[in-house]
Amino acid sequence: MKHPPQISGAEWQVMEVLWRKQPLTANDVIEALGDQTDWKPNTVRTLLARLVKKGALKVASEGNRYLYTPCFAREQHVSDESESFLSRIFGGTAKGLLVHFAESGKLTEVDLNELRKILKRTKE
Amino acid sequence: MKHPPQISGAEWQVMEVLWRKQPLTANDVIEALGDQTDWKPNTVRTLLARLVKKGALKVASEGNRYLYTPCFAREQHVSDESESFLSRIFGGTAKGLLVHFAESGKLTEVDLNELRKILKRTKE
DNA sequence: ACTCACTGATTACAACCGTAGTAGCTTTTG
DNA sequence: CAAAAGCTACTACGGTTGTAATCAGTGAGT
Repeated sequence: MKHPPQISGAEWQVMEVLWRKQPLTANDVIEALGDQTDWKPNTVRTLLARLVKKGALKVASEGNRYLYTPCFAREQHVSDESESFLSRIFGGTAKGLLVHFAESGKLTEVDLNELRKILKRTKE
Repeated sequence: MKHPPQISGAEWQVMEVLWRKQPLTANDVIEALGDQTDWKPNTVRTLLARLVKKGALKVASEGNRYLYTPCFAREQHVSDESESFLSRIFGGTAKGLLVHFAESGKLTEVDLNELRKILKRTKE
């Protein structure tokens, strides 16, 4: 499977909208982002265009407007980003990261228990 | 405590060297990075200069050369980066992150047990 | 004293990012 | 049909990043 392209912070927010519901027109995205950001419509359009150019979104024209659809599942991007983050900061192992969160108190025993459940389920 | 400045990928590698041993001269850093990268000496000097400018390193002149020392502990940078990573990708909660890693198999039960220990130790 | 080598400082430059403005085409509307 | 409104495309601009070359000062060797 091909790697998804690198997505910047602002671009990520645009992608989130499209991962929630897809396909959408530029206007749908602009509207959805209106709540969370102060971006001008053009800003969002630029981001959409960049995402298309870098291959994160594909477009299909519907009449006189475009419909945008993600090329990759959110999960694939998450994997990639996590991977690069982990290798950059924690030498590639998830444990370092988790230890960090455990020590910083962002990780509770409740979380741990849930984790255990997930592990079990995943393993079989 | 003040926030450490944002560090880019290449800069991070420079910082790693200085977190391992400090203070060091530019040449020490250049030499240390020689193993891991193909960077020209000037590239490393530029990175050092940028890190000083953005307040991640401080310099003290020793004769005609400079000694570089990190302004912040590695842990502080790690915290900041983790925080921004978490909020960017996982909406700020550690749980999403955990689920991802658990499902991706990057996290084993052995890790879990260690985490549990750490939690216990941290809590008291 | 003069030149050479090494060091830090300045400058370069393309790609990427955040954040838009403007131009040009089309569709709707009076 | 002409004007308005909407949509995409092109352009912009300052900051960051990766990756360095060049310039200028200074200590060291001859």
